[in-house]
This record gives sequence, structure tokens and C-alpha cells, in this order.
Amino acid sequence: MDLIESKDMFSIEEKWQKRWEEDHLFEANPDGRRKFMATYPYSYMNGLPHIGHGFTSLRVDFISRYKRMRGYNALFPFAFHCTGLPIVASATRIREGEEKQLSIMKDMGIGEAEIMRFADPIYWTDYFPRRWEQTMRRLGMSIDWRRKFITTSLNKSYDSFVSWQFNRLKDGDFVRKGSHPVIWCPKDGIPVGDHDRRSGEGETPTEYTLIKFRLDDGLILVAATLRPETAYGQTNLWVNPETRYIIAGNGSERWVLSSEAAMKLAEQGVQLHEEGTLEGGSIVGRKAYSFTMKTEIPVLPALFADPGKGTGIVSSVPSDSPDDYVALMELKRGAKEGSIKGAAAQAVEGISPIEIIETPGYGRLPARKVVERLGIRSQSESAKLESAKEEIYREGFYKGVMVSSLPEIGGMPVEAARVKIKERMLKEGIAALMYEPSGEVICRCLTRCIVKIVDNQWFLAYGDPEWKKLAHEAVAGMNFYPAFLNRQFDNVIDWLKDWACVHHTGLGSALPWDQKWKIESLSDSTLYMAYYTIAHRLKSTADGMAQDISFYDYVFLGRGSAKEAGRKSGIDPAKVEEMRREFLYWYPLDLRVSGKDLIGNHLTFAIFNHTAIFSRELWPKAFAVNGWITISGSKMSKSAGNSMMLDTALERYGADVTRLTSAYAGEGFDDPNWDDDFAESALKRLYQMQEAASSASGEGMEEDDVDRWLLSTAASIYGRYTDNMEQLLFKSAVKLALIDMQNALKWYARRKRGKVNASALRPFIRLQVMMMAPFTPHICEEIWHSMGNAGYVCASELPEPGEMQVDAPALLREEYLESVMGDIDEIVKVTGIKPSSIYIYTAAEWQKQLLENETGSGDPAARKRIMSAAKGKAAERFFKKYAMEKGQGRLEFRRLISSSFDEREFLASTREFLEGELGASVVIQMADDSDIEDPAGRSGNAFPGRPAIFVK
RNA sequence: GCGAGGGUAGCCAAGUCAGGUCAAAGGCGGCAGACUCAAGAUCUGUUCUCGAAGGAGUCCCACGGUUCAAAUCCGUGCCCUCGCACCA
Repeated sequence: MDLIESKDMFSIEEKWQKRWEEDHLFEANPDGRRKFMATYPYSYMNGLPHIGHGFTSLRVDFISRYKRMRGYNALFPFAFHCTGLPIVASATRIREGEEKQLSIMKDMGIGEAEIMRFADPIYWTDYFPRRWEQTMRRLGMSIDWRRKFITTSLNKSYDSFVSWQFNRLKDGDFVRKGSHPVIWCPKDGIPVGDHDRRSGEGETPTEYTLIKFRLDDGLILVAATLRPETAYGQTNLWVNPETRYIIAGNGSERWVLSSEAAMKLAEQGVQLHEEGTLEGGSIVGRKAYSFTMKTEIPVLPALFADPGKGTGIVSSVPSDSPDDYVALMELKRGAKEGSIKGAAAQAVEGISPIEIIETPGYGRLPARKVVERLGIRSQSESAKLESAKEEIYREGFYKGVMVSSLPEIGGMPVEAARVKIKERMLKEGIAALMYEPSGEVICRCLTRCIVKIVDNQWFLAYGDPEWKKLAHEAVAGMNFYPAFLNRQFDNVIDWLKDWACVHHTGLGSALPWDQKWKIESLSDSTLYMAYYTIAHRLKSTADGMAQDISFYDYVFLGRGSAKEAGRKSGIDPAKVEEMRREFLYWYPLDLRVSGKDLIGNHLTFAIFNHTAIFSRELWPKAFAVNGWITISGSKMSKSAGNSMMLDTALERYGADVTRLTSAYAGEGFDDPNWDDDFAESALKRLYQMQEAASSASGEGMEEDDVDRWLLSTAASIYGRYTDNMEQLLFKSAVKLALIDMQNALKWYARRKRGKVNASALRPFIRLQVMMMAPFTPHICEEIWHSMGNAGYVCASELPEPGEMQVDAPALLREEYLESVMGDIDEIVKVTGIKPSSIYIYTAAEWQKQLLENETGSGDPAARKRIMSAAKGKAAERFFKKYAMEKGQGRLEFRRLISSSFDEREFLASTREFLEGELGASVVIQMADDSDIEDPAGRSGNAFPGRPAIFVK
């Protein structure tokens, strides 16, 4: 057979993909076999797959193909996720002609003419699933495509499934109502998710504590702080002299705060009634009573008091706040230089920071320390102040301890003190809460966003301790790859809080009992693995049918009857019954493979939801998680210019090489590395496999020791291969199946001096092709076929590892030979001799017996008897060597060799080979031969399992 | 800070749970040789240091310990990656 030209790879791949398709090879239906169902979390349909998607989904394909070849009925389904905001947001951007979005579309290879069609979100849900399927097919995925579907109300059947799921969750009290803070656009009147923001992606609501201070006329100055635990360090208040504050009634109190703050508080359930205004400048110099300090503190001017942030009034803690410290220092300078006069100057002079928190490495006045280190002189150095604040905030929060002299919170860690003091103040009515975005968020409509407390928000109650308990139980019963993940999942379950599971906008399914809400994208995807089991029997389109709740109740839970479910859904009860049986055949899910980004959300949600709805025997059995792919060592990111789309890889390398490079990229939890150099050289390795196959044709010969070695090596490699495959360690498996097998073949060809035996080679290659089939199925089919095998290699059955014969002495013999050759090589290298003759002396008979005795019974009588055969000098030398070998821990290995075969006899059989390899004549003798030829007296160096050598 | 994982030769990475055949698999890169007019590709060898005899020295983040024996076990410290959410 000719070598596969690389351009032929594409046609070979296409050919086999077509045949698999025609023969419905991967369409899995329930039958009498053991089943194996593995899934990949469907990807979001706002882009095309890159090699990272390829890496994770291929892991499902590798294991599915392997399991199929181990006699399992393997199911690998696939679907497309369309729920949520990003598609809608991106479509809007296209409609608005936003440059960035248009160029993203162009980069995906979408032509000018077509781009505008993406202004309609629905077009995305048609286009991208098509492209994904195309790419996945081209990659040679063994997917049962009959079961594909899209999510959202665009698919009536799936929509009804989600609706059923939420009804069941609600019945079990797993969905509850509450309120929670969201980032909110006051102009549009909607929550603004990351995808709807012009800027401020990743910013979240943060909680400020509003602390009250009383002016002598009874007005309440309301200062906002992120750090209530610093209340005992208050020295003064800051107001912005250029701001007009408002006076607003709140119950019996009259608050002073910025008008922006009043507007925000209104969205957070605090109703204020404006009664008048107050110039910031007019409060400066007055005194306010601090309920914490139990004394009056001065109100001073500061430009950093931003009316748009918090309340525009700040309580000053110069010990711990760089802003406060710098502002205070500036005022003090002003007072000294005379630019500030009178009462204000006097007040300023009387202020000094109060030590309240001890932070390792920062002492008790961290603000001063950092400000001085960074050389900040003025409030206007905002960038430096930002980094100073961030540093102190983080260090102080995690490592700081309140100084012991403080009342109430003395000696407590900052973290705990904050909670304690805040709760006490709230209880006493001298504080309130307010939320602000953690950073500036600008809506796409260019409005600055605020935080709103949304009422009537529906939550999945992941914070519920009882539900957590169930989830922990599920984890305890699961397998994880890698195994340590159980700890990670247990931990996530513990910190997970209630999850807001509905949105106002985006694509999705309506909340069944409150149709104005859309179920959010992570929440409609926790149970759909079950849906796969029947998806191909339901019509997955907009004109499909919404199934009745009793239908799912029966199919998934066995509640009610097939007759009833059929009647309500208009489906033949016999069909309903079949679906019930099909679900029970495939479920529970055997394996879900995902990237590590889904641990903290989707995968854990899936565990939670399964425990809520299904009985124990239907909970998922295993999760596998892998890292993020890197390209030649650096993180894949579009902005950094190194990313690779799956289509690009396929065009460049073809499916098999893309698959092989992915498999070899890495395993376990570490980030895998896509190695272009490996990809470049991968094809030649596949050629080699094919070449070897073609050389395996022709007449066989009688099997000799080396043939047996080859087959034993294959058996031994195969045993390790199955272990690795079962553990999803695909890189190791490829190394064994491709590289180690090929290296064995190279040694074999060398040993046989070109006279390879087809009857050994053929089963060897046949096994290798089968082992490689999960990774490079196309070329393996080609070779399989060319070797005259019937059917498909990917439908053939791999042997039981235990069934394969391993000739252990045969393995030892070759290992021994290699080590003898290694010793000779080293001697030649070190001495620089060009050898003409090489003498090899194997150990004397008595030495072998002695070794056997010493490592075994150690019988002194036997020892004495054996020693009598040895001459004194030789025995002495032997024991020296013996001690050394023992020290190295090699004794048992030497004994194993020496007792497994006759060294001299074996070496003699390889003489021709050795002479050819070494280019010298080789003489093999035993150290105690009577007619020994030993010109340099080296034979005494012999040791059982390691012969003496003399080179000349 | 809490939680999870990690630190192995030029780079990547196996080995660590079950200590000794470990100067430590394999890949990539480098070097040398073969082939070639040449380059690329491919093949072979080699790739810690010293060595004219298979040896010795040093080595698996650092330091200390356990052991006849430590990359592997124990302790302490340093460093790195990821998660800590309402978003797919």
C-alpha cells in the first residue's frame, strides 16, 4: 500500500465519516448490552468551537469509542445552548451596527451580506448549531445526532421539559421567592448583566454601611462606609463643600445626604421625602455627634467626597483610610500655612489618627505607612490612592486584628469585627444599609447603573442546608476524575447560596407559574442529560409539541401511567412506555466531562437538581473535569492573538491529527497544552503505523523468542493502556498505544535484523490499530480495512487485558540484552576504543546458587556448601559486589534475571545480532569455564544478571 | 483570608497514594551522524558534571527529620494557578 499523502487524509476522513453515518454506527438504542452514557455540557451558541471545546468534547468521544470497543452500548449525545442574554445582546449590537460586534462576526468567517441576518437573535439559534454540528462531524465525533436539540421556547418540547422541571422543583420547595440586589439601569428599568454593559463587566453589588451622625440641630448626617469595623477610629466627617446635599425625611429622622444617594436608596426600599437642601460648605466647621465615639467630631471639607458614590458624606478614619489620611494631612498643611483659618484650622490641628487595627507588616497606622511608602501628597493622586486603598483593604480584612483596648470588638479579626459591629449598629438604629456597584457600570444606553433590590425574585434554594446534605450524599457516591475533585465539590456545595434563577430578558423558557420571568441559562441546564434519552422521539422544533406535565412525570419519575400520560400528550401510550424504558436504560448518567470553569456552577447545580428530582439510583455516577487549553504554552485568548478555532485546526491538520494532538495535549486537572510541533510531526507517526501494517503482510514464520517478546510487550502495554483509558488518562494512553508500541516495533525490527515475522507482526499491529482507534479512528479504519479485517475497527472488540499472554522471561531477556549493550556502549564511549573483539563473561554457577540462597532462605549450611566451590579471592570479590548491589537495591532484580533464563545460552543466541550492532566479534563465556579465554582477567567482575565485559 | 490543585533536567511532562531495578518514562527543542547538490522532511544516536572500564559526584522549590535506603514519608517555610458566583 502506498503512503497516505497528507492531502489524502481529508478524503479518507470524509470517506469513513460517511460510512459510519450510512451504517448508523453511533446511533445508540437500548439493547441487551451494558450501557455507557457520557455527555459534554452543551456550549453556548454565540460563537464557533475552538480547540478548547474540541479538547473537552473529544474526551467524551475517546471514552465513548473505547467503551464501545469494550462491549458497551455507548451513547454520546449533543445539543446546543441558546438560553440567556448574550445572543440577544449581540444581536442588538449588530442591529445598532456596533463596530466591535461586526468584526467579531467577520472573524468567524461570516460574509458581509449575511451579517445583518444576525440582527435577529433567532438566526443565531439556527446558524451556530448548524456550524457546530458540521465541525463536530468533521472531527469524527461518535455522536448520536438524532438526539440533538436547541434550548429555549424555540423548542417546544424542551421548553415543556424545563417547565416540568421547575414545577417539580417548586413542589419540592426547592424554588423560593425572595429579594436580592442586582445591577440596574435606572433609565431602561432593567437589570444589566455583563453582556448588556458598555463598561464595568464583572462588577457586582457591594454593601455599604450607612452610619448616622447627629448635628446639634437634630439633622442626621448619613455617612457611607465599606468598613464599619473602623468606626472606633472616626476622627471627623468629610463633606464636599461644593455639593448641595438634600434634607430628607425618613420616618421621624431628617437625613442629610446627596440627592443621588436618595434616588438609589429609593430603589433599595428606603423611601425618603425631600424637605430641602443644604450646601456642603455650610456644614463645614460644625460638629456632629458620633454614636460610636460617644463624642462630637468636626465636619471638614474634602473633594474626594463624591456625591455620586455612597451618600457623598464620609466618616473619616485616617488611621486606616489613605483617602482620609491624605486629606487630613493636606488640611493640616493648610492650617499651618494659613490658608485655613479659624475654627476649622483649630479643629484640624486637634486631630490625629486613632490606632484601631493591627495588621502584620503594616503596624497600627496602615494608611500612613502606605501613603508614605507611595509618596502620596494630595487627594488628586487618585490612581495611587486607589492602589493604596486596595492594598490596605485586602491586607487589613484578611490579616488585621482589632486592637485589644477597643470595646466590643477588641482582639477580634477584622473579618469578624465587621459583622459584629455592623449588626449591633443596625439593631440600635444608628446605621442602615446601602448597595453600590463594586465599580462603575455603564449600561449600553450610556446610563450609569445603580443597585436595585429586586423583590419577587425566584431562587433555587442552594443555600438550604437540607438540600446541601443531599448534594453531599450524591458527591460521596460519585467517581471523580481526577479523584480529589470530590473535596472541591463538597466545598462548593457548602459555600453555594441561593441562586437567582430567573431574568427579565433574554432567550429562554418562561417560569411556568409566573410567565413574565424567563428561566436563566444556568438554571435550565441542570437536568437535560435525562432529556437526551428521549430527545430523538420528540420533535425538537418551534412547531414541535409541548408535552404535558404528566408525560414527563411518567417517563422520568414513573408517576401515573403511560395511558394517562399518552392521553394528555396525544402520544401513543405504547410509545410513552418505550420512552420510559429508554430513559431507565440509559440513566443514570455514567460520565459528564467538562472544563474546570463549570465546577462552581453548572456541575454542582446538576448534582443539586438531580438530588431534588430523581431517586438515588438515578443520580449521576461520575464527573471528569479538565483544565483550560493553552497553545504552545501560553493561555488561549483572542485579544492576545493566540487562539485556534477547531475549523482552522481541521483544515490545517485533518481530523485524526487534531484529535491526536488534543489527546496528547494533557490529562488530569492541569491545563493541557496544544503543541503545534507535535501536531506537525503527528502525521508521520501515523504513516509509520500504516507502513508497519503493510509490512505485516505475507507469509508468517515459526514464532521465536523475539516474536514472543514483541507480543508480550504488546500485552503488557495493552494492560497499562486499559488502566489509563478507564481513568480518562488519554495522554498516557496515546503514549502507550502509539509511541511505546512504535518504539517496541523499532527494537523488534532491529533485533530481527530486518527479518520480521508477519505472524507476530500482524497481531501486534492489529492490536495497535485497535488501541489507536478511539484517537485516530479514520486512519485506523483505513488500516484495519487494508489488513483484510471485516467490519469497522471502531465496532470491533478489544480483548480483556487479563486474557493476553505475557511471557515474563521473554520480557526480562530483552531488558537484559539492552542493559548488556548499554554497558558495552558506555565502556566504548569512555575508553574511546574502537572495538575489534568483545568478551562477555556470565557469572559462575556457584555465584548464581549463592545469590539464590542469600536472597531466599539464607541457609548458612547451604552457603557453606556453595562457598566450597569458590576460590577464596573470587569469593571475596563477589561479596564486595554483592554488598554493592544490595545497597543499590538491585539484588532481587539480578536474581530474577539469573533464575529466569540461562544467560550464556541466551547471549550466545544473540551473538550474530550483537556482532552486527557492535561491529566487532563477540565471545561469550561463563566465568567458571575451564578453558576460559580471559586476556585481561575481567571474568571476576561477573555477577548473576550482569555479566563481565572486556573490550579490545 | 477560605477552599482546591501544583513546584521534577533547556521547555512540557510521567513518576509521589503503595520508599529500593530512579540520573529519573515520553514528547518537544538542541547537538552529532545517515540520506541529499543543498535546505526541509525522514531515519539513527546523543542531550546534569567528571571519567581511557560499565564508575563516581551532584540532583527532583528550600531547610530540617524518619529510614540501611527518600523525587516519593513527616515537619516548617517560600513561590505559582484556579474558584469565592447571580454570568455563560
